[in-house]
Amino acid sequence: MAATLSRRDRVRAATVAEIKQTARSILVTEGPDGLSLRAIAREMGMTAPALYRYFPSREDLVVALIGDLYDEVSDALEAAGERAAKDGAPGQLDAASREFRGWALANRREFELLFGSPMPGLESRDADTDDPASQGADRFGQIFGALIARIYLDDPFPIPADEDIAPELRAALESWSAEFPVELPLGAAQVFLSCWIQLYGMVAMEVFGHLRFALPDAEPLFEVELRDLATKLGFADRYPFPDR
Amino acid sequence: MAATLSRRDRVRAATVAEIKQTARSILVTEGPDGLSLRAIAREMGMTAPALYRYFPSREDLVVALIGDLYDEVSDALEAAGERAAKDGAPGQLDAASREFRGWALANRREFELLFGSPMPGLESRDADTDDPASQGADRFGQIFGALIARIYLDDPFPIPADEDIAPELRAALESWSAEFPVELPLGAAQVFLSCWIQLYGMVAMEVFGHLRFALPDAEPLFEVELRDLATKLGFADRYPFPDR
DNA sequence: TCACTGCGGTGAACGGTGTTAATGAGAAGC
DNA sequence: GCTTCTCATTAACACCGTTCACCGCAGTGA
Repeated sequence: MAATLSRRDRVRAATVAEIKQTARSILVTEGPDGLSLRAIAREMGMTAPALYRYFPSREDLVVALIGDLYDEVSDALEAAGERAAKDGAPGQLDAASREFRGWALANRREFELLFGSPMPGLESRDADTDDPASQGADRFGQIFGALIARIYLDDPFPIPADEDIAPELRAALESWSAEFPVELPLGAAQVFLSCWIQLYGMVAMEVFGHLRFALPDAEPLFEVELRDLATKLGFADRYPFPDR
Repeated sequence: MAATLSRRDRVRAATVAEIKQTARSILVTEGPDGLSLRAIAREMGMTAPALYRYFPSREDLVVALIGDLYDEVSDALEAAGERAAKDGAPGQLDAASREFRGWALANRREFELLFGSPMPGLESRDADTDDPASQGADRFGQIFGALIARIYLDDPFPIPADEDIAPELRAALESWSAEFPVELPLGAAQVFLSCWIQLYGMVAMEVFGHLRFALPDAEPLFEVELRDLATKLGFADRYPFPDR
């Protein structure tokens, strides 16, 4: 695939990669606000307008960077899942959840970009399913989705019956779960969302410092939340996984 | 109290109030990035440097605004609690939780400012317990804290025993709960944090648009989470409260 | 009434930002 | 060899936070 690219396209792709890489290094050192085109260009020995040959605007550059970051965290989650394959899907979800927190804490700025309040102008992008950020978000979501689906299919956890789900929620879950690669009860989709909310809430609060008022270190509380997730998903009896 | 202020001090206070009010109106129309000193001054028919007579920097202005917003949402939560007084503490927590989501959705930008990724430069402010933002955050936290404390004292919900709490978490909970106005078991403090994480996660995901990938409207899922909270806090049998 | 003090305001300026336009050096293609 | 297109530059516009010198004017004491 790379061989089909002309020489020009290759050096261009390399430049694009270098821009995003430089952007990221500035993101981590200076924060999202210091992520300016001029700073990127300066670091690369260029001038700012040159970057417009590669990205139509700063916003598009950020979107591309977000896409890369989703891929990175997705890779990390999948790798963590692989390493825990011997513990089955529950162990893999546990490992992926820990990896998620670990990645978020090791890459706070990046986490902000992906999961914090959306940057100005990026809020209405969700409709464009073809931009790299949305694609990355999809892939990311499907990792947790696939794990929870496998957990349910291997060993069903308690879920609400379809008729116990509020009609509007049921309708929304129906149209959403229609995109799933495997068929899953609506209740399982609802439990999936609840679990994701809990995991997100825990990690986001810790990363954003909104937990410091109570806990200097949120790690042990994260363990509590993980156990609660295991309970919701019906594998608390096999918990915790020994070799960790 | 206002009478003790000199004329000068009164007009000065009025100007400060107008500045913050103008800042807020710009925040909601332009977003956090458009909240510039020059825009505020322009809107007020002044020039930007004049604002430095009232705030030493843009950052301090934002901190003051955050303090006001915490007070506003705290007032709203307390009012909602008052209105639900007849349902007891559980009903008040339910009402306050709904009010929290309602306020967040009606004031998205403000919610971002208070509960999103901290603005650049505001991250290390937490140590200053005397700045208006930290004071506001304290008051806000104590509203939910007091409600859950009353729920527990009136009708204890299941909590982990002290010896079942991980030592590091136990130590952190001990030093934190030492600040509480009432004495509470450590397990209750832990459950409080879990509940707050869940509520925060739900509302933050909805406000930040991180739930749109699955649900066009997150309200029915919020109801599910509220019911789950009621279960955790042991009043699911009295749920939902009829007249709402 | 007078001068004085200090608060609240202005305009200019510095260095920073995203973005556009005009321009030029150099490689690619015919 | 000539054209065309890519990549980069410089200059410029409009905005930003912030600092500085300046100034009018209300309030104060002699």
